[in-house]
Amino acid sequence: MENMSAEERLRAQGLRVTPQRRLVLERMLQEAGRHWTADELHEALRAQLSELARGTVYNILAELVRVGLAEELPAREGSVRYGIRLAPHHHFYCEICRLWFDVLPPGADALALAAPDRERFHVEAVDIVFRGRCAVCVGRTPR
Amino acid sequence: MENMSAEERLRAQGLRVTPQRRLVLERMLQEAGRHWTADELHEALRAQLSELARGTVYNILAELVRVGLAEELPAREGSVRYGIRLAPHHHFYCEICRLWFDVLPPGADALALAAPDRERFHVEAVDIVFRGRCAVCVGRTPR
DNA sequence: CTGCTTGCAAACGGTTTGCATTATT
DNA sequence: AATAATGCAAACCGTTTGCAAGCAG
Repeated sequence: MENMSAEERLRAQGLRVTPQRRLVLERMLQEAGRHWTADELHEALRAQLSELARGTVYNILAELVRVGLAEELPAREGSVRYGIRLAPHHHFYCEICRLWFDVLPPGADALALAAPDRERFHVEAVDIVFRGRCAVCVGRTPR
Repeated sequence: MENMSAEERLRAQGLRVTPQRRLVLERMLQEAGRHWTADELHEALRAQLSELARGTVYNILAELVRVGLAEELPAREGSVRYGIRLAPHHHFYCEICRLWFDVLPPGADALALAAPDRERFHVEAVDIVFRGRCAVCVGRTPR
């Protein structure tokens, strides 16, 4: 489960296995916890597969999100960032260096239950983003 | 505090008071809880001030966010949405009708304290987005 | 074989930028 | 008078789209 290969993950979701898809997913698994823009991934992978179209990376990422293998970060700052989705988690965003980190705050699960106003809202998921400064950037000032 | 005028709010933040800024802020106060794209606001306000440039609305919204009078919604779906920022709150996003709602889940405050890993992360704010179906859309299927 | 995927390049659309003009303080 | 904000239009750039060619199943 944890150690399924890229190929297995694709098949498990009923996706055709192409070299491009395998490559994207493999890299995201290798660097799990890193959050990529489509272009960063494209650049990084062209070294391994010179004929990799930028549009294809966009395509693949959208597909991976659709089937739940990847996630889009819930924030907007120029371009969308994608991360691999292994276990449920939340995010910390450093406002200085603009890096994203996966976190698992204790008590987050409880929150999903303590959801707001069940009459009006049928909650299916909860995204939490903590914002602030990472260890490296504590002490620095914004922008 | 709660009932400050648009003009007072602008001055309180050290912003010059222009007809355009007053208009934008007034409308956002009138319809507090609504979440606008820059274009929606531009369209809605051109009726009152025919000479209102689209770029100016973008400008003003960025400025309002900078000083904390407005907020950008932490999600990406085509164009950015902005809401007035009165009291701290969180959001519910209906994935069917794509409307945003302000919510105040009980227990959310506690979460800010139960923040993750104080060694690595200096948390300054917490954004929570609940996702699911609003009352109107319960029963409908996505897309 | 069939239909999904890819590569390529052009189109798209929300947002930003540059600059002359105008308004606020 | 000094400075900041506006209007306008062009530029920008991340993303999407259309279509012919290529593969996976």
